[in-house]
Amino acid sequence: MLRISRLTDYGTVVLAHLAHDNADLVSATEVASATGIALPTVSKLLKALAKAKIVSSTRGSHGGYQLARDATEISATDVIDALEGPVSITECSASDSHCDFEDSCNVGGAWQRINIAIRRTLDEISLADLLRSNIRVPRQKFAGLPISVEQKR
Amino acid sequence: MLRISRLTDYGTVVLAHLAHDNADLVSATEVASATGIALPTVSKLLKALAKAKIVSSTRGSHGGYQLARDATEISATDVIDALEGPVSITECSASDSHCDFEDSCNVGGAWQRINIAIRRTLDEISLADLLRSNIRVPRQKFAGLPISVEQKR
DNA sequence: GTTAAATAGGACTAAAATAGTCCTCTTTTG
DNA sequence: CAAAAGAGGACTATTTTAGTCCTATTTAAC
Repeated sequence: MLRISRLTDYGTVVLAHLAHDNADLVSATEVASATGIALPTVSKLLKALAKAKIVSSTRGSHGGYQLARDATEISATDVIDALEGPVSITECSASDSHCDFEDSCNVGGAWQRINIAIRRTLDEISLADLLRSNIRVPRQKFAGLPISVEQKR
Repeated sequence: MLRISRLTDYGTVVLAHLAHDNADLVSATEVASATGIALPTVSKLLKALAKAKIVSSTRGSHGGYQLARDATEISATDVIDALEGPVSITECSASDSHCDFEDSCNVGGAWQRINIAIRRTLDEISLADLLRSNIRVPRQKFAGLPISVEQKR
């Protein structure tokens, strides 16, 4: 049902904290204690976000992280790409790799088109937009929030 | 990176076959041999699709499956919902369940809004649309096609 | 009415992906 | 140079997903 991973979910919580403490440098330790997410996990997330240039990092004794740009300039796509990684990008969709197999696939292009449509949607949602819709929900129930919630059962 | 599961992927291949043999009743065995997907898997998929009313089934000796309605009337949302299941719908997003916890969640409503946007996108794509974009890609590489392919690495 | 060919439903196993932790190295400041 | 922080990556455990199989039910043909 097209859900985002729990880490991506946590990632937005972490980013929300950084957005709150705007310009300031915040250490992973501080983020961990503020959010309740385990330090190693926060650390892993921030490293990934830094690698993706979503946050900037400062090393050394008084180091920490801060948003690399304004929250309005960070899209949902940016965050998802950074945290869900391109682990299993298939050969056939990347670059000009040549196809040696004869088996035909009836729906190959389909998911790529869907993908483009979804990315377009996510591109238009910024971190700032996400923060605007603050509501209270239980922490336990928040983790792993699926991307499909309208369905009645 | 928001990918669909391999089964959903196979599901579209199975549906494509049914759409091709239009009005006719096709048995799971036939679909399996035509698509190369293992019979137990095809069977599992068709059962799920039947349960979701995307295909209709006829039991008994000369039974089989057929699309329950025109391919233009089956949306990508229908297919994904049927095959990826609502396994982990969170309590807080479903119905009027009350929230007993005090921990606040800064981004709770966010994913729901994203979800709605994505569903709106998927609602507009029909099975017929998917079949229109026939291209050849290697079977091996097709399975598990991720929904994110634009990223350059 | 019995047999054969289907689907229905669900239990179970194996494989793969994800989450989470930990260790070592580098950088910076006091 | 010691302490506090990030960088990078290896590793383990958990969870999810995929895939198979078994038993029951339905229908048609003989």
